Amino acid sequence: MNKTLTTGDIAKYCQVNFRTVIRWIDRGLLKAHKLPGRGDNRVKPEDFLAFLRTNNMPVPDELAMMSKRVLIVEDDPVVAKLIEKTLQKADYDTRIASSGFHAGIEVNEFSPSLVTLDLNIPGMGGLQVLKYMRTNPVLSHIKVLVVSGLPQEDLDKALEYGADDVMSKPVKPAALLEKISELLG
Amino acid sequence: MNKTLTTGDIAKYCQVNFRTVIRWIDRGLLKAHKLPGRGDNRVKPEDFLAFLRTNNMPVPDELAMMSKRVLIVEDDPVVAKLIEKTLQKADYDTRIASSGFHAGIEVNEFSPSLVTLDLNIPGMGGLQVLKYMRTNPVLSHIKVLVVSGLPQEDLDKALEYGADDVMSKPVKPAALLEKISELLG
DNA sequence: TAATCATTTGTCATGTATGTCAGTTTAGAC
DNA sequence: GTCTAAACTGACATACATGACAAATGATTA
Repeated sequence: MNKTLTTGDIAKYCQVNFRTVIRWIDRGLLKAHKLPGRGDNRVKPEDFLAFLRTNNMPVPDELAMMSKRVLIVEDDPVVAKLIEKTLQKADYDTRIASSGFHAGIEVNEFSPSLVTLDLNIPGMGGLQVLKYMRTNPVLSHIKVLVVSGLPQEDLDKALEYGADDVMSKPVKPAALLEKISELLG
Repeated sequence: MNKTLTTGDIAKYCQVNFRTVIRWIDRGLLKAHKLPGRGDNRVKPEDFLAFLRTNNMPVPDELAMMSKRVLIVEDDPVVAKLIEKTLQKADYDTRIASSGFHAGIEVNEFSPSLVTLDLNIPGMGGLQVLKYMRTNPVLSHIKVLVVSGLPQEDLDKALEYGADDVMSKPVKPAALLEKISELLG
């Protein structure tokens, strides 16, 4: 499913009238762009997925693969690889970002449904990333699991900033998987 | 990508039927010229970009380099606004990013052809942004103009890292515009 | 519980853009 | 020069947008 979606497609997925879909778009609830001729709306799959998630709507099977994407934001390549292996064994689609900037790129390009976030990425940017994700409506539906070696008070701060959950390093694979499936389920 | 585009190319980019593209051309919505034989349409990349922009349609990555968009990566809102005003007067399309993560998002979403980069941004050193942009083939075509108040040795370092040019703060609007048009021209 | 109001969604009819198919032609590659 | 993939056209079917109005939903109050 890499095709852009029409209002009709989305109407079928959501089992509503396509008129309603158009209204969602008009109201800015669902991101779309228009074709020049009649003004047909086209929706990118990732935007549709974001819409479904923000509204707690069921994700159709064709898009389910996209909802098992996890972005690993982690400075240390060893830890990153460890997390990646763990997740891939559990059939997750993963990508690694090693800096705040890289994370920004991947969040957009990869459209993960969950991000594991190290607070220690270069420039003390972990909290910045979290803060931005929580204030940007386009990204606010993405679950954030903070994974950090910092003391408890920093983890608490992360929770204040809007992290969905926190884990302290070193992480145990089983516990990590459990937490992630809990957050995504 | 300096090649003229066929209707098929554009159909793929816009994810519509090529028949529709031909109709856009016939209706004068999209500028094109015809080949003598069968009347094949050829579209110049800049005309296609203009078409996409006037219709608020997403710009494919491959064409991002042709646009007149500038992303201002700058921590200080006063400086950012100053740069933005200067560029907008010169008819550039601009956006501001205030952190490394934010910059990553905007680089993807906005598809700028040039980035003005402050080295002092939070969340990630400007140099790391630069480094990443220069090692990622998808982003390497984007021009980077470093604008910083740091001493000359840091600017030299930025050039080593692959900045297309550097300017020290405070920047004079005229000089900034000249440099940017030089880089994009 | 029932009545009210505000908001959202569904329905219908109409005009129009887009998709599809078949058949033809040519541009580009070898 | 030959061949194939891709572009053009025309006709037709499909699907989308719009506006107006009806129906459903949900919250509030009596």
